[in-house]
Amino acid sequence: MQIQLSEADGTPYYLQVANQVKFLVASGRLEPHEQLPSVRGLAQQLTITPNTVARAYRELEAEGVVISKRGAGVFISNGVSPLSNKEKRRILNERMDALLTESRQLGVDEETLLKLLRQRSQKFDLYKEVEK
Amino acid sequence: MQIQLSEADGTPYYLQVANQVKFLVASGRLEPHEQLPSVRGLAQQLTITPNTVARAYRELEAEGVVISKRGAGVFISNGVSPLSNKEKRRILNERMDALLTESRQLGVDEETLLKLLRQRSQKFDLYKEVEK
Amino acid sequence: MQIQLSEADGTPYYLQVANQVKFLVASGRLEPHEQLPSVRGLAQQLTITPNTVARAYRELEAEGVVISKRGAGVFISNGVSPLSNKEKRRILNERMDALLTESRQLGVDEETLLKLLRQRSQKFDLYKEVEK
Amino acid sequence: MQIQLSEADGTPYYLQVANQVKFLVASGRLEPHEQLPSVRGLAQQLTITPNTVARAYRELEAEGVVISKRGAGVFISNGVSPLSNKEKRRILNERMDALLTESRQLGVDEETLLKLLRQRSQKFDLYKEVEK
DNA sequence: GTGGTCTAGACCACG
DNA sequence: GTGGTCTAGACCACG
Repeated sequence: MQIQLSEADGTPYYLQVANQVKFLVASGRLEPHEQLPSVRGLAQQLTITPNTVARAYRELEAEGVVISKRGAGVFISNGVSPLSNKEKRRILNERMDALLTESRQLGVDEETLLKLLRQRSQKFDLYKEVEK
Repeated sequence: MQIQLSEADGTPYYLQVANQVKFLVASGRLEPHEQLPSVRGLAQQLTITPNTVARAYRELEAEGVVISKRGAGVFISNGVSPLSNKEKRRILNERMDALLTESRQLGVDEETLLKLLRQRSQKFDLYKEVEK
Repeated sequence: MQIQLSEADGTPYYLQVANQVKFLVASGRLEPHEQLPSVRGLAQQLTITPNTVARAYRELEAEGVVISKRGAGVFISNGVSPLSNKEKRRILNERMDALLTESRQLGVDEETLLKLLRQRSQKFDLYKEVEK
Repeated sequence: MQIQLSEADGTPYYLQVANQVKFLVASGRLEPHEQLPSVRGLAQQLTITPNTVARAYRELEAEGVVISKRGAGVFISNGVSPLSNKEKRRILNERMDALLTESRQLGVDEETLLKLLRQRSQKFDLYKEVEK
């Protein structure tokens, strides 16, 4: 599993791992029922402590992204998000407001932002194609 | 000034204040040269310590959103970001990735997302119109 | 780490610390990836409160001089300034005007000043060589 | 007398006034024995309170730049700096270190810095010529 | 053990 | 009256 840790950005390692797993699921590189690397294996690969990986997996399980089967391993769960539509909209609105606020603050106008977003979105898809 | 603090929300108070001020500026409800509430005043209103408000204002000043005049108060600046284009792009990419990841995970496709974002962007300016 | 605090000097402690760290970095005595003393350790050494050291480190992080890893410590970064060229020029002009004003007032002509500056600049790197 | 106040830069008004008077003296636009505008006059011109101008003049007198003659006004003093050579060198070294540190931090190499400084220095002279 | 946040409260600098 | 700095000390987050 391809995970890149960045020391620079403020997010803690366990969140970086969790986020990137979510990212991989979202872009189709990890599919339902697929098994994740073991806690120890991933820890060794990333040269961080197993505690940190375990915490990331715990986080993911709490969000319903993975299912941990005792003695068997950790697996991507079915793509069914357990969130209500209202909750989904709330989350998206929050992110969109953050993005819009940031972009105005940085002096980037709406059209440019949408263009950038479209490009960025295509990069996401490219990863997916390349992998297959 | 309308600021809502949430204890549950993981983000620290000083960032909640800073983020909400940035939102108010981006949406046009706070305009250049406008004076913010005094450190002590806002602290009392939010029932937090003046130190925390001061830190939020300091944060905003570092980002070029406000300028603080000792003895006079804190004011919205004309807001040209002091960051390099590279840094701006880095920040925007971060936010865009977060949005794209979340939206895919929530089952919202790209076209829908762009449409939602366009709508949300127009609402930003509506606030401004309505208040006048 | 050698840091000298002066009570007389008008500049606040947190800036004195930040400035001296920047000097140590610029003169090559602190190198990228090197770890700084812990917040508590340096605070004890300087007999000031940890809060003040933390503020100095925060300041340095905002300027891109160090990066702080929670739970691990604070480290010298590879140091690319996140500021725009315009902002860089503004800062340098400010410093240059201060230097030019002072030097004229002290009766030092331009050529002498440039010579002194060239010498001083070479001393900067000497520190580095000597220590190795 | 031409004085520009900037709200943006952190320096307090009284220091901006004092510094710019020093600047004017250093560049030859104000000459020994010349009379400065009255406290009230300058305050009105700059739309700040007379208190602030008075404080700037007090500062300048303490530094030996001006002499206040009771009932007559405030005058530029003879260019004789009351500082010892050692003290002069200390001040210049401090400024030069600050400039060198800042410029390295911003990724500007020595040759570029010296070139910029030479340019900046010529601008100083231009002001002087134009005025005469 | 490392840094991050927040409080309560004092004192200073500026206008 | 405005913001800025600092202390002493508590509690939390991360690894």
